[in-house]
Amino acid sequence: MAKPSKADGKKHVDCRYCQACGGELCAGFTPELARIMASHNAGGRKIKAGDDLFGPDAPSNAIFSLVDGWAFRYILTEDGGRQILDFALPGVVLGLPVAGPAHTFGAQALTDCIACIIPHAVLGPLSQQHPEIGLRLASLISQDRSLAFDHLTSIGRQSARERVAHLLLELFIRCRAQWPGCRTEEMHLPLTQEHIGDATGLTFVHVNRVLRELHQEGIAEFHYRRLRILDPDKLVDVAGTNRDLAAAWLQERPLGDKACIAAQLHLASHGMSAGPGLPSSSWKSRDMPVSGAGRPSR
Amino acid sequence: MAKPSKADGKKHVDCRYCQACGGELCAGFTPELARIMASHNAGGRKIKAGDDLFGPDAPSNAIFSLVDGWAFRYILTEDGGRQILDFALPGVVLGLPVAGPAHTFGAQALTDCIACIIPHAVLGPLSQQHPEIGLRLASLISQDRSLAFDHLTSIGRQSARERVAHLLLELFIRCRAQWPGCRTEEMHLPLTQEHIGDATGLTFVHVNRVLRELHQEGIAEFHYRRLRILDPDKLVDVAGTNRDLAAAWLQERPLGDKACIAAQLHLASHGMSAGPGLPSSSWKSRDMPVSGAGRPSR
DNA sequence: CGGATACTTGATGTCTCTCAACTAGTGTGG
DNA sequence: CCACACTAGTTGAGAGACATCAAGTATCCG
Repeated sequence: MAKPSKADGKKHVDCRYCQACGGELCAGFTPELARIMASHNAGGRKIKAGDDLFGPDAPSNAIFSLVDGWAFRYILTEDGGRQILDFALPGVVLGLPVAGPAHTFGAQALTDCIACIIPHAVLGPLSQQHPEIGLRLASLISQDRSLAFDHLTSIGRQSARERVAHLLLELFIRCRAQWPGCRTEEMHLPLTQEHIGDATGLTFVHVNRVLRELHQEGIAEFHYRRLRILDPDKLVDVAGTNRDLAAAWLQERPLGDKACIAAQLHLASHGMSAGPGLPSSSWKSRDMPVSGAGRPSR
Repeated sequence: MAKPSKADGKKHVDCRYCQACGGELCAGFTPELARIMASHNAGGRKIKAGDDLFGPDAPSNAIFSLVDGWAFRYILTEDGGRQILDFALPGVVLGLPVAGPAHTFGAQALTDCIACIIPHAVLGPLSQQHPEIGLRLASLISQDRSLAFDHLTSIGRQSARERVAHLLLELFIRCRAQWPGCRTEEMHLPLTQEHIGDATGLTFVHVNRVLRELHQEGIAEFHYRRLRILDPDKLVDVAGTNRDLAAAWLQERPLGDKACIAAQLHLASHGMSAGPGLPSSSWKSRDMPVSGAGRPSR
C-alpha cells in the first residue's frame, strides 16, 4: 500500500496504491484529477506512533490525508485533561482548512502512519479549475461533523456502559467498512483504555470496570489492543445506536434497521463477506498496515 | 431585514437586506453571484417558534440559511432524551448536504424564524460554474465542526458549573459578534433552562442549581430568557475557555489572550463599541429580530 | 529477563440525577 | 386591566453513577 512511486527517495505517494483514494479525498475523481492531486502532494510523510501529525497550536496550512495507520484528534483542556474528538482510520482527511489561522485541536498517531500532505495554498487555485474539489471537501468535513454530533449525543446523554459500547461498535463498523476483506469478529484496535476514557469522557479506571462488565456478560471483550465482539446483537442494543448513525458510519451504505447491523456482524463472524472477498491472507496486511504496534502478535 | 423583494406575494428574500449575507453563505461573493444565489432561493420560509425547520428523519435536500431568528439542532435518543448539538443565530447555514440521504439531526426554531432555502439539486451545477461556493460550504461546515468539537470537550471534560458558564459565554460572544451594535451586558437569550440542560448534558434541575450559584457569586444571571453578565472576567475564568476557541467563535477576529475577551465584554458594558456603532435605538430591533417571543417585554 | 507501560481491583467520596412538591412568571381571553 | 391556565423555574431529600486515591498484577518490548 502507498508504495512510493518510482524512486524510493522521491517523496510522492503513488495514488494508484493509496488506500485513501478508495473512499475519501480522491474517490470518484477522474484519473487525470487524481494525478493532479498527487502532483500537489507535498510528500508522503511518515509519522511514528505517539507523535503528533500536527499539534493543537500548529498553523492550519495543509491537508493531511491519512494513507496508512491510525490516528486521533484531540483537544487539551486547561486543567491538563484531554478530550479525544474522533479516531481516524486510513482514508480519513485530517487538517482540513478551518476558519481561523490555526487548528484548535491536534492530531496524534496511534500507530506508525503515512500521511499525504497537500498545502492549503494550492487548494484555492486547484478548486477554481476543478470545482468538484470544494464539494468533496465539504462532504468530508460534513462526515466529521456527523461523527462529532454522534459523539456529542453519546457523551451527553448515555451512561458509561452505553458510551463505551457505542465507541467499540463505531470503531468495529468503521473498520469493517474500511477493510471489507476482514471477516472476523476479532480485530486489532490500537487503543489503550485511557484512549477510550478520553474519547468517552470517562476515567480509564471506570472504563476498565465497564469493560469487565461487558466481558462478563458475554457482549464484547477488549484487552491489550484486541477487540472481540462476542454478541453483536447485545452490543448494538447496549450501544443504543440507531440505524441512521450506523448508516452514516458505513458511508453511503444505508442499512434497513438495527437488525441489519447485527446481520453484518454475523456475516463477519461466519466468514460470509458481502462483497467480493479478498484472499484470507490479505486481511492481515490490510488490517494491521504498517506499524510494529499494528501487528496481531509476535 | 429580509424584506421581500418587490411583491409581498413573491417569496424571494432580497439578499440586499439579508442579515445572513453579512457573515456567511454569500459573504464575499460578487454582487452577481449573490444575485444568482438569490435567484435559486426557493423561498423565504417563515417558521414559527417551536416548529421544526426540518425533522430528524427529513430528507436532506436543501440548504436552510437562517435569515432571522434563533434555532437549534438536536438529536433525539432512543430512550426519549434530547441532545442539543448547537444553537443557530441569524446567518448560520443549517441543513447542509450530508453524506447520507437524510440528516441524523433535526433543527427547531427557538423564535419565529425566516429561512432562505436553496435546494441541493442546484448546488452541483452552480458550484461547477462558481467554484468558490464549494469552498464556502466547506468553510461553513468546518465552523460547525469546530463548535461541535468545542462542545464535545466541554461536555466530556468539564463540571456542570463549567459547562453552563461555557455555554453562556459562547452564546454571549456569538451574539455580540452577530450584532456589533448591541452594547449592553444584558441580552435576550430565547432559551429555557431545559434547553441549557439538553445542550450541556445536564438535567434542567441541576442547571437551575448551577445558575443560582453563578448568580449568588455575582458572575452571571439567567432568568426567564434574559442573560446578564455580571462579571466577565470571572465568567471567562469559570468557563475555562482558551483564547483559540473564543477566537473561533468570533470568526476571523482572533483575540490576543483571555484578557481580551474580558476586555470585549467590558467595552460592551461601558458602551464603547469597537466598530462603527449603530444608533442605540437599532440594537433592539436587531437583537430581537422577529418573534413575539423575541420581544424584551410588553 | 527486566523495566516500562497498561491493566485491575478495592475503598471511599462527591457530583449529578431522580422524584416530588411548590412558586413565579407569561400570555390569553374576558 | 384582571383572572386564569400554563409553562418555566425553584427547592429539598435521597439514591446512584462515576471519580479519586492507592496498591497491586499482567503484558509488552527491548
